[in-house]
Formats: sequence, C-alpha cells, structure tokens
Amino acid sequence: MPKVVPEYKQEARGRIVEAALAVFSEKGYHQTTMDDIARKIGVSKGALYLYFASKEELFRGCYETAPLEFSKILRSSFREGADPLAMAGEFFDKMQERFGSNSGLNYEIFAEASRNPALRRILKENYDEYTRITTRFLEELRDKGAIPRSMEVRSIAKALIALWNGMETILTVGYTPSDVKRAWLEALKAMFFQSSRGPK
Amino acid sequence: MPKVVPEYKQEARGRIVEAALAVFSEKGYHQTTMDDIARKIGVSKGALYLYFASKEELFRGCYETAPLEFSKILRSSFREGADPLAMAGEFFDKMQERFGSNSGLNYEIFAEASRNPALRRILKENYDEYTRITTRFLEELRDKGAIPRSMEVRSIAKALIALWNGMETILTVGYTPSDVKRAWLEALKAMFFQSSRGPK
Amino acid sequence: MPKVVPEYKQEARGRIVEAALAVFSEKGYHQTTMDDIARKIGVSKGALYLYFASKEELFRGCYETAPLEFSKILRSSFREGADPLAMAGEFFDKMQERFGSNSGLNYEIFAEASRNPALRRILKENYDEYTRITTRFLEELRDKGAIPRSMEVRSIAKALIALWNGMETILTVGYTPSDVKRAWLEALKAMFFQSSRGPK
Amino acid sequence: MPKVVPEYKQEARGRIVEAALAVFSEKGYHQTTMDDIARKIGVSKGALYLYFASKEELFRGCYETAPLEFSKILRSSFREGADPLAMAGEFFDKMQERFGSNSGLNYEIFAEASRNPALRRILKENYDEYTRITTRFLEELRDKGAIPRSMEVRSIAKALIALWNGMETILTVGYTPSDVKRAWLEALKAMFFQSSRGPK
DNA sequence: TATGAATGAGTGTTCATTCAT
DNA sequence: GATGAATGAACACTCATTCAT
Repeated sequence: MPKVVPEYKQEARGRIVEAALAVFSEKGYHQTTMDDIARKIGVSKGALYLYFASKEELFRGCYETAPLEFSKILRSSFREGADPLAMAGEFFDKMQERFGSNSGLNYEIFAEASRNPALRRILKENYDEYTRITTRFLEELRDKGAIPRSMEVRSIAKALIALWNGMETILTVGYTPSDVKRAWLEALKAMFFQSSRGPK
Repeated sequence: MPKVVPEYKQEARGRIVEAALAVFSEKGYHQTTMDDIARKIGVSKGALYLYFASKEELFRGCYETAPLEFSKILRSSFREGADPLAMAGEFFDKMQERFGSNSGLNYEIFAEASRNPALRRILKENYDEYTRITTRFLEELRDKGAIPRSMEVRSIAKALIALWNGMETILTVGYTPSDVKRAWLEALKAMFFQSSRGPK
Repeated sequence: MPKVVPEYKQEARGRIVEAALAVFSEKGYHQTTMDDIARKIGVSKGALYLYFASKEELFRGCYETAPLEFSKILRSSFREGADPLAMAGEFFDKMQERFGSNSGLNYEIFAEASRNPALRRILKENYDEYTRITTRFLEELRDKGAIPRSMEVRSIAKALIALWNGMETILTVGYTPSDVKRAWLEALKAMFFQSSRGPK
Repeated sequence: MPKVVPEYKQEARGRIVEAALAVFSEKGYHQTTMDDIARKIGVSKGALYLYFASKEELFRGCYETAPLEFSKILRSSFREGADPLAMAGEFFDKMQERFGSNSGLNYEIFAEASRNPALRRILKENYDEYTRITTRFLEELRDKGAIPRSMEVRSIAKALIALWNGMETILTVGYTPSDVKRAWLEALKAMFFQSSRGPK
C-alpha cells in the first residue's frame, strides 16, 4: 500500500463495490445494510462513506460496471467466422457463469428504473449499445448471406436482446439452465437457420 | 348474530389487494407503507391486519391474481384460425394496456423470487401453465402446416414466453412501445413466417 | 381519556412540549436526544413523531408559547396607577420565577435566529409586540406627567426591552439575582425618577 | 535539530482560532465540523489535534480572546473629557463593526455557560472587568459633577453592561442598527443627561 | 510536524405491528 | 369489525477522534 497512490481510492472503491454486489445480490438492496457490506470486507461502516456518499450511490456503483462486462462477453462470444449457434451457446454459458447469481439485483435495478428516469436513461444507453453491437453482427451475417436479406436487422437485434433478458427471467422462475439453453438455441435456430420453411 | 357474510371477507380482501396493487406498482414494495394502502381505500392501518397477517402476505395476495389474467389474455388473443401475426399484435396491445403500469412491481416479484423458493415455486407453476397454453397453440399451427414440422414446440414455447418477458424489459428501459412492438412482430415473423430462407 | 376528544392531540402536544422544554433547558438542544424527551414522559420515541415531524419542529413548538407568557407577565406586572418601581420589581421576580431556568434554551434560540431568517421574523414579531405594550405603558406615564414629556417613548421602550434582556445575560454569567435586581431598579430609577439632575 | 520556534506553536494556534472563530460564527458550534475549520486554513483535520485536544478546547480558545478586544474598545471609546454621548455612539459603531457578525457564536457561549460552571466563571471574570472599567468611568463623571451624586454607580455600571448586551439581542432579532443605536443613545440620555426631571 | 484513512459510538427518523377502546 | 395511538426495533448517516505512515 504505497503512500502516493491516487489509484488507491479506485482500488478501495472497487473492493467495496465487489462486496456490495455480492451482498445486494444475495439479500436484495433493501434487506442489505451498510453494516453488512462493511463487515463483508472487514471495515467499519464509516469507511464506506469515504468512498460513496450514500447507500444509493453505492448501489449505482454496482450497476455501472455490469454493462461493460456484458458488452465484453457479447463481443467476445460472437467472433467473426465461427458457427453462430455454437457462439450463442458459448455466450449463454459465459453469461450464466458471470451473472447467474446476480439476477435478483438485476430485477431491483429494473424496478428502480421503472420509477427513476435518471436510471432509466443510463440503462437505455447501455441497451442502445447492446443493440448496436448486435445489429452490426447481424449485418455481417446478412452481408455474408448467412441470414435472409429481408430481415429488419435493427428490430431483430432488439428482439434478441429482449429474448436474452427473457431467458434470464425464466431461469429465475425455476427452469433449469439446460432447458433454458435449449429454448435459447431453438429460438435462434428458428429465427435464422431453419432451412425448410412453412408450406407452399 | 348470524355471520351472514363469509364472502364479505373475500370482498374486503379484494378491495385491499386492488389498492395494494395500485400503490405497490406506483411506489414499489419497500417504498409503500401500510398506511399508504389503508389511506387509498379510506380505512385504518389496523384494518388491513384483519385480512392479511403482514405486509408480505398482502404482497403475496397481489401476485396471486395477475397470472390468471395473463392466461386469459393469452388465450383470448390467440384464437384458432385467425392470422397469427395479427393476433400477436393484439396480444401486445392488450398486455400493454392491462399491465403496462405494473412493470415495476413485476420486477420486484422476480427479485423476491430469486431469493424465495416458495415464491419461485408459485411462479414456476404459472409459467408452466403459460408454456402449456403456448405449446398447444403451436402444435395446432404445426399440425395445420402453418409452421415447420421440425420445430421443437416446447422449447419454442418457452422461448416465446421469454421473448415476451424480454419485451417488457426493453419497454422499461425506455424503448417506445411502437419500437418494441415492431421488434416483437419481426421476431415472430422471423421465427415462423419467413418464406425464403438463407442460401442452400 | 375519552375517545371523542380532538383536544387530546393538543393535550399530548402540550405534554411533549413541556417535557422538551425541560430537557432542552437542562441539556441544551443539541445534547438532548429525542429519547431523552420521550423517556421524560414515559413514552416511546416514536410517539413523539406522532405529534411533531422532527426534532426541530418540536424545538419550534417550545418557543412558540413562551412569548405569550412574557406578554402576560408584562401586562400583569404593570397595572395602571401602581408605583412603577414596585411594579418593575414584581416583574423581575415573576420573570425570574417563570423563566429563570430556561435561559440556556433562550440563547440557543437567539443563536439559531442569527442564522435563520424565518425564526428571526417570528422573534421580531414578538419583540414588536413587547415594544408596543411597553410603549403604551410609557405613554400613559408620560400623559400623567409621571415621566418627562421630552422622552422619545418608542426608543425608550426598545431600550427597556433590551435592558431586560441584558439583565438575563448578566444573571447567566453569574451575578446574583439580588445584585441584578438592584441594577435593574437603579437603572429604571435613573431613567425615569431621578428628581434632582446634574448640576446647573 | 534545534527547536527554534516555541512561538511557532502560538502562531499556529492563533491561525486556527481565527479560522475556527470565523466558521463557528457563520455556522454555529454544532454545525461546524473539525473538517470545516481545517479546510478553512488548508490543513488536515489531524493537524488541529496537534494544537487543541478537542473541539471543545478549540471552542474555548475562541472565547478567550474576545473579551480583551471588548475591553479595548470600551476603554478606547470612553476617553476622558470627550462628550459622553458622542463616545457612546462611537462605541456602538466600533462594537458593531467588530462583533456584528459574531453574535450567533456569542449566544452559544452563553448557552454553554448556563450549563457549564467553569465557563461561567470565566465569563464572570470578564464581566467583572467590564463592570470595573465602566464603574471607574462613571465615578469620574460623577466626580466632575456630570452625573448626579446620588447614583449608585456600581449598579448603574452593571445596568449599562446589561443594556449593551440587550442591544445586541434586539439587533439579532431584526431591529435595524440605526433604530437600535437611537434606543441606545436615548436610554443613556435618559439615565444621565435629562435636564428637566419628573413633574413639578 | 503533518496527513488522511479509518473508526465506531451516537442519533434522528421510519414503519410494520399491536392492542385498548 | 374497526380504529389509531403507541411501540420499538432497525438503519442510514455523521463526525470527533485516532494513528500508521
């Protein structure tokens, strides 16, 4: 712990966010006390307030990193050239591993967003970014002729984002990961890779 | 002193749940006080406890009716014989009208479910029912040859339920209903009614 | 404790203010906890919040009654026709008895007023009232020829109010009541009833 | 390593007291944090504790210098031979200029004194000194025949100190300086320089 | 000397729940 | 059944003070 570090503050913030994320995920935002979080990293409650002005700001700190990771996984899963369905499966697994335990917190974020325009704006930006990434990926596939030319890729991109979110929901409800993964893959196959189509 | 009215209790419970639903939806579970709910129907706080043992039980009362309505809309929207895409649009509109304002509460229910196995079990049952309804509907379509024989309808049914849930999510995040509706319809079209398919 | 009373609330508020006044006076505003006050009347802390929205409002409740009492004592002490100096002595004694123990709180009110314009306005109104009462009294004396015609009664009235306030200050500092009373009476004598004046 | 500067400590203390005085006056003792004071002079919070053992001791440091200044103004205003009323006006102005902004702090000192005998003792000594100075001044006037022989100068001196304190009070309450100054001068005129007295 | 991160006791406030009427 | 006054446990947040560097 060198004296001069200005990054020390960043590091400390990071440690706190990590702990907060864990406890919030486990117990939920409202059930979590600042003491819980402090205890988790073995510091005093007061220390938290050196880095975050309030419980709410700490909460904010928690959902500000998540989207970056999501984008990263999104990008890293869908590499050019590979088999799309295999990549979708890989994406599913990675997401599951990384965010599987956080889902409760996620819903609380959405609940909050449904009443808090500022938060909504932040989420919207994230979702725009996801849509952008996904759209670009679809355009590539389309240009390569891997998916139909007629597809309205921006809408389909949104639908894919939505579909993914919905998969998380049914996981939460108690469907098994393997069931859900199958549904995820089947849906993608239906949308993009069904060779023979409806009659006529 | 005949206890004439056993249904009175039911009626009173109903009134309370209705009020609770409204307030929970508007302010969120934790931000809602028993007083808020009591005031909404012009009774005393104490009165609520004659019908519900706790705030939590009242919350439970709130999410026990919603699924029935969802099923009803699901069934009523997808009538045999009609144009599937038109029905899907109708479904979107009806759902939007009926549950558009509840979404915050919904997320809180899921958040709670992610930690509460009992609640999870209840939700699971509801979702099983949704899946069943949807599966049956898909089977009909398949049997009529309206959608490909190769489809694994149970998985696709789950995916549709998920897709719908995801649509609510992106609505919450701030996408416009018309954007979301288009995404919803495009996705369905892609899954079921794309005539020409990828090369080969 | 009859059921119907709307004055019950008033009575309860009164009891609380009384207790608060006692504890605030003894320990000072900041050193006093809501618990202190609650315990003093044997209720729970929460009960206080049924009658006052905050500690500060309770504080306000404390200084809203005092001025009325001061006015009352002022009026009751200075009855028409009696010997002015005797009345001044009586006033001193009554004030001492009624407010002797509150002085600490008084200073806190002034301290607050020096930073809080709203409070200042309230106090100003009270002081205007005191000045009015005193002015009227002086006018009577002047009209009766008991004090010099040349006196600018409004300024003198303010000075008397100030003089009284100052007497409380030197009491606080540790001068004995009898010393202070003598100073009070001597000053009044000097101002109004000195028969022979400076030479020439 | 010669400890060259023992006065350094004094100087540092002085700087701190000055800053503390400013902040205490502006925000009040309890609303002022040690950080506020430290920031005011651009040092760390910890540094304050090198010079003062506690916030309270720092507070004490603040009111230990004020009385000296008051005495100085008192002495410097009332020079022998000059016109007493003019001197009183000058005194008013000087005091106003020097302490006008401190009044809030003053009340807090008195509030504290009303509960703290040690502080009371300190203040008492100061007030004794003021009384002494004022008494001496009155004696001079009396000996010169400028004020009545019959006056009990020690009591009148106390009354004058009190009167001055009261003037500060009514300033705090919101009376304008010019109003208050007039009241101050009128009162002094009435006490000492009214030529024609009482009836007959 | 000086720093500033860390502490932890302390307190105002809220609110689900109870219960005498 | 209904009321609403009262409870009391819980919790976010503050800040004087300490101490390793």
